[in-house]
Amino acid sequence: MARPKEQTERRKDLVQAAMDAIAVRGLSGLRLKDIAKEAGLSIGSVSYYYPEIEDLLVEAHREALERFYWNRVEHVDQCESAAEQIVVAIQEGIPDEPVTSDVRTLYELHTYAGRNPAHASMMTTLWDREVSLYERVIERGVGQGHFKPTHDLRVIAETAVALEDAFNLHLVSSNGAVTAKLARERLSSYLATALSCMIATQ
Amino acid sequence: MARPKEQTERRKDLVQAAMDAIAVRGLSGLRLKDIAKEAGLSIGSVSYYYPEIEDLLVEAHREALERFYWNRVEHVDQCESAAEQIVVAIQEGIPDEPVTSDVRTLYELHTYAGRNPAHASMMTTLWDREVSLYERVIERGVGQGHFKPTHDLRVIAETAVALEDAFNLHLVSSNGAVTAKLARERLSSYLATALSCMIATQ
DNA sequence: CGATTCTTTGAAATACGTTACAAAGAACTA
DNA sequence: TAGTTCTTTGTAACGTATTTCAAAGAATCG
Repeated sequence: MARPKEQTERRKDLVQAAMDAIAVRGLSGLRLKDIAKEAGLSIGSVSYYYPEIEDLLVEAHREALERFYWNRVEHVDQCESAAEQIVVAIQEGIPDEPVTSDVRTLYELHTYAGRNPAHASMMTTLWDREVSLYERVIERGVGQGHFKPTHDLRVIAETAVALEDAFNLHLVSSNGAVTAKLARERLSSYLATALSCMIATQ
Repeated sequence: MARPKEQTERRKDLVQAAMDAIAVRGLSGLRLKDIAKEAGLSIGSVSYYYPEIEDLLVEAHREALERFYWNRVEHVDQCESAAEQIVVAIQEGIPDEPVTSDVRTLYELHTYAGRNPAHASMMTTLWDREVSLYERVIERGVGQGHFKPTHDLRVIAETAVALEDAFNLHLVSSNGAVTAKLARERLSSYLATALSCMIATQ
């Protein structure tokens, strides 16, 4: 026995570096060099841990997905009433800074998913989870008497997630006609109508 | 005077070839070779007409945008009643085959827009036009007595366009939980509620 | 310290993509 | 047909990214 392995640790660093590099350069401009620089390592070290860059991209996708989703769950769960939960869900779903590597990484990889089953499957996973999250909040709100849904819960949840995705896409893509504030207003407005309730916008 | 120039013609071919190549390979995998092959020309010829590939990408984006938009306008304008128009708008907005180079090209370039002002500006243009298209149809429907909007027209139009964009993104990205049919149902369902009317789904 | 194993690096070899360009080919006119 | 201009191609030169790997460095244990 001799020097202990710390590959898990290093791989984590590299995944973060890859996320940052993807967020900054995009998939089309991504180079091993960029990932190495972000991680403060040489190109050789990147190859040592990830001989196949594709594996690193999959990990980066997974990490972005998990972080984005669990961050929302955590914040939502801190609220008692569903009325507050939905406000938080909206706020976290369309953050002010999609510049954040998480969201940018997610959207870079989404388009890529069309040509890559591993990424497509992660996209599906995120969709399912987010729809479930909204469904849970809505169900709770119904139980608490806050919401009076005008449609099937799943339909409302799917529509809400779709709206989030569209607006985040436009924000990440620098559509000059869309701001995070406008996006959250539209989503809030939709949910207020679909749930027959008032939803504060911020 | 001697052999006449036919550069306009050839450039058109190349734009189409670029659209196809982008749709098939994506931006990250795009190579001069692929565009040349699609166009049935050599790499040298591609460079002859477009010394800067970026110019070709801009043209491809513009062409995809124009085609997608005017195709919708044309089909929508063929209907008399706004009730029919909105059904057509939905059908054309979320086509069964986003495989079509137009839509795929658009979504490939959207993410790219975040890092490129020329593409960002085209994205904004498309957004504005599509919102206006929905607004016009809705206004007409109000005039004809078909629609009784529950919100500001612009809000409804923006929400509808956002829903289209999200679902097209998921379709292009092979999200296994989303089909074109489901997407159109969600959009129809939203509009039916927002406009207090019945909307046929297909 | 010496032995062992893991880690990091930089450089060489390799692979791939783009640019530049000379030469051949094609279309047209006189 | 000869002359002119536009078009196409193939290749050589170049630049850049990835892969491979030997060697040096670091951490641990006995």
